[in-house]
Amino acid sequence: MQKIKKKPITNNLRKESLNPYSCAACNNENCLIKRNLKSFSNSKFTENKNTLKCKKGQQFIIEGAPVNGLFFILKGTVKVFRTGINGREQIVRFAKEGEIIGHRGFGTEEYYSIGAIALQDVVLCYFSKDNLQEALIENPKFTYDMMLFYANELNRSESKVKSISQMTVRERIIDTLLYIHRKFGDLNGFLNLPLSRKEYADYAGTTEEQVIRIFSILKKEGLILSKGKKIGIIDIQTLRNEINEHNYYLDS
DNA sequence: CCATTAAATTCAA
DNA sequence: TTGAATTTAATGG
Repeated sequence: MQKIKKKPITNNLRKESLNPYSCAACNNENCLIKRNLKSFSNSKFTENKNTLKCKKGQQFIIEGAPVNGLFFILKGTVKVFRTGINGREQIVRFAKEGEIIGHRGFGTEEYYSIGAIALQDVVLCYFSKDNLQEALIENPKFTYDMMLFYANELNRSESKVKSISQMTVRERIIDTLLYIHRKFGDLNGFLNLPLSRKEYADYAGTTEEQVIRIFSILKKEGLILSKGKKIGIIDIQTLRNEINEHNYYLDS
């Protein structure tokens, strides 16, 4: 069965002079810039951004490249990874609309230690270092929001270290499923982010075969279901319990 | 880890 | 819309 999606494309472009990718036209309410839009005294900051489009599978940050600014996702999803010891890809996080990419290298680091690839067709907003610095210095609310974001990311990254080093493969895979569910939600009973088994593996720190094996066990246990690339969670509570049980020990 | 088969997705006509 | 071509999933050695 094919889904036919009708999209009204050109209904709210009043003037061609209005950039469809401008911050004013954007409706990512979770974007830090959009949320603080009214508190920027001059519009130079947002006018000076660049937008660029990436096709699915295209890499827009390469490891080792110099950092010149910061990316915000206007549309689409992205995976952020780091190349591990034997060339194995370690996915650091998945990011969606409104999120920031490349922030770790901002300010102090000169070169990216991560790479980023578009999981779908993506539109990115790019702010140069200088432009952003000016906005941060003059707008404390914006800076405060950025700080909260950094703190949050740090927290998440610390708990990921814990999970990679102390959880079993099965738990890490369940944890990954719950993370995707938490972040991207589900659509018609399936996780709203199509990922290959290899990508699950790269995030959970295991191999594709392990993921496939665990998935079919979980399927037999009636906890999840899968249809091709699409994964659906049936019994989220049991899955959560399995993780929480362990966190009790880990947290102490 | 690799090879084989089954299944799903993409592509182009 | 269809099926051929390509990619991805699943299983067993």
